[in-house]
Amino acid sequence: MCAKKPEVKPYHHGNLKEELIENGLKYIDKYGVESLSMRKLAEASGVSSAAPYAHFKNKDAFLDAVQDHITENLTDALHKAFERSTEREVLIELGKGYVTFFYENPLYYQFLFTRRNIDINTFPPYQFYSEVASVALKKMHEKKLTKETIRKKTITMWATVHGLARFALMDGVLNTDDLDKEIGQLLCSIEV
Amino acid sequence: MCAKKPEVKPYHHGNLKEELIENGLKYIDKYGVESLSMRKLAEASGVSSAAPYAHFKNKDAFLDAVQDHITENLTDALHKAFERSTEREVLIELGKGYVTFFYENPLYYQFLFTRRNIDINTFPPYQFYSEVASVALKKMHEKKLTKETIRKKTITMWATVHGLARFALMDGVLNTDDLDKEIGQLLCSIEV
DNA sequence: CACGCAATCTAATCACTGTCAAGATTGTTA
DNA sequence: TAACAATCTTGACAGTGATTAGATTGCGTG
Repeated sequence: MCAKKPEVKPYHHGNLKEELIENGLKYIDKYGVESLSMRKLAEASGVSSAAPYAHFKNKDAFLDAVQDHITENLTDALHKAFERSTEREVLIELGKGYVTFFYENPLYYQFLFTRRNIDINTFPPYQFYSEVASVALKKMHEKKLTKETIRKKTITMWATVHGLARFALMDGVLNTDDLDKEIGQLLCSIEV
Repeated sequence: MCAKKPEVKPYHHGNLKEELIENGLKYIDKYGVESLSMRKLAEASGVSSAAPYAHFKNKDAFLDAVQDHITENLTDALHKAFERSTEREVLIELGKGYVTFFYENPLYYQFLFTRRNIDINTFPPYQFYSEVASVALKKMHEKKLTKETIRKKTITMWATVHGLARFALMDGVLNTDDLDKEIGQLLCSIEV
């Protein structure tokens, strides 16, 4: 009764592309990617089921866009971890940041690493980690490391971090009461 | 011409359940789980599209069965790695076995770890690894390890192995010319 | 200002999917 | 042999990604 706001829906949405991505992020965070459908997202934005295809070639391209956003958030988290850490503990802090990011958004992990294979050379979080690790290792060892050694140490450490992120998502494996402390202790088992 | 084998299709397939699972395994190994459909599998077995539902409650239950088979294969691979290894190098050999298994069947990795969260307590490969690791660590350190230390070392090592398996699937990260050697060297970076 | 183009949207439709219900066929067991 | 349970077919439904043709609109150019 007394509908004051007819709220006549304009023909053009005006911000559809961004809204779709944002809703996609939220949906995946809540329910995972499996049950996500373009039609549901379109309806949620009050738009016809074909409208999204004006902005994305297909569902896959849309998910690519969502993936890019998550990747950005992850990279941001790593940058923040880098900035708040001392020089001596960068690598451990980056590890904590990585694990925590996925612990807080478990479904992102599945989504991010389930889609088409990530290219190491263009995946920003790994690029950033490589750079930081290279610098840190050289300082720690006073530049006495070969390139090959740096490569090996970097890979091993990051593999551990990635594996720990997985374990953090499983019930009863890690002590999540103080995840930061737990990760810190676990990463110390690796000689750098 | 001169069709000698009319090959009258019997009303009952006789081995449908097993054949579906087998074809499912092959399909996932080739194309991944995304494009797998119950109807295609049914057709491949020369059976109507609703027939599989006499054996599986729904697609999810079917994929559970496929997942169980892959898990079994992985567990077998670990057992074999265990048997062919010396006491001193069990942990490294298990790691090699784990990584190699997924390197040879890359799409299994995605499938296995993409579905509903694995329960650490009922996932045979991890159970087996825990037992082996516990025994190995105690021997190495002459029983001077606390339970908590064993837990930490086991988790870290296995996390590294799992992460390395991921890297093995990415182009240009690991040296896959001699993957066994590479994994062996990388795992040595971890103090056990 | 008006014209027209390009971006964006709708409506209608297609092939495909998971899944169910009703009924047909068969193996097995009492 | 009769009856039951397991297995399969047919036919249907709603939901999906995607395409097409055409409607609406914003915006820059003359």
